[in-house]
Amino acid sequence: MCCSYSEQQKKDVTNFTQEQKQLIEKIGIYHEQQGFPPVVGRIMGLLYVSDRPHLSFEEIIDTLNISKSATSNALNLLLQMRLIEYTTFSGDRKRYFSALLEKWHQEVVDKMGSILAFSSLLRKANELRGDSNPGMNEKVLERIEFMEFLSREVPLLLEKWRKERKKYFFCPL
Amino acid sequence: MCCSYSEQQKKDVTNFTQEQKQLIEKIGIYHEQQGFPPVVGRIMGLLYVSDRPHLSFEEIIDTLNISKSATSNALNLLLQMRLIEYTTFSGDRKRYFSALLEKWHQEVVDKMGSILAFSSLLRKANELRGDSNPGMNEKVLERIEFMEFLSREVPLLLEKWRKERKKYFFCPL
DNA sequence: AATTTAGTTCTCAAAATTATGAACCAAAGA
DNA sequence: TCTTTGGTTCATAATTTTGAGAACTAAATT
Repeated sequence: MCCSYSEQQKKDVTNFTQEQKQLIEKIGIYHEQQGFPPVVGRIMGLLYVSDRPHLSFEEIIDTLNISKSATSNALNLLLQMRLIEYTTFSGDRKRYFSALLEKWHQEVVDKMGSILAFSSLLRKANELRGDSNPGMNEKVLERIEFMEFLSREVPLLLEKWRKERKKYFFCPL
Repeated sequence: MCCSYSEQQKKDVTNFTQEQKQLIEKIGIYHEQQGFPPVVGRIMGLLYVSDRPHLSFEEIIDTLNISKSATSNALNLLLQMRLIEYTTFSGDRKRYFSALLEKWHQEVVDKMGSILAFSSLLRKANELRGDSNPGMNEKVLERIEFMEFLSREVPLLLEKWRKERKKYFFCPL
């Protein structure tokens, strides 16, 4: 096999402007703040900033100057978290990675799930406290109810969003 | 000064049931997952599970078996993040800490702020990409717009919540 | 004035995280 | 069959985080 997809398309990937490099780092830092290791964040930054639809393992390594192992682990983590995806091309053994932009909606729903999990811990706390401190129970209950309110309302919000989108894109008469 | 607030009220704080201890740890782990160190999480757990309205520095140390320094740092972090507060009683040098349950609403608004910050990074990415990959720009833009939609809608949701509450608690004619 | 109390700050050790480089492996190509 | 490619896995090094303990401080008590 003489010409892979990347050879056909390669236009020096590693040549980012200073501004683009800074943006990759900023997006990286944002992801670090969300709990990811630096390399993982940088890969997300690269995938968001690159003007290529998808990058190979090799290109990621060369652009970011990171090790194969760190890259392998980071990509597998991101794949597992469904934050990125990859495409393949027949006759080319490489995998081509890109940010999975459609995931965002689900992410919000998941976040609500975790809030709900916490609210059930608070419920348990109230239950175990019994009536030894009714004032506290009442305040905790208000917080529980607010979290549950959010969990009910956010999916509705997603629905609203989907409808607004549909209006614009599917029936633009 | 012979009797501090804590001496008047002390009914063996450290005697939690197995179930309560487990709940403290679970709430601790939840906070760890939100990015806090273990000790910080456990203190939150303790403050949520305790049936006492507020606990002193000493009581926290004795109950959780943690060092003074870790406790001091953790409490100051939590105070600064406005997740806990403290009360004082005249003639008693101690500070009495409790979870700040009212903070939750603001927390949601803050979270939206961070989402908005990320969306402006993505806007920059689109801008720097120019028109070299319109398909990507379009998908990224959809994500940006969704984030901005959320940032607009969530404060409205808070307003809705406040109104529902008022209905129940302030005008229950 | 000396001691106790309620913490804070500093130093350091232990533990956890992160990333590297080398060894490895399976599939493809020569 | 031997080599190359596209990774993965392992051992380890570097860095960061976390928390303990001792020394410290300032106010209150004796």
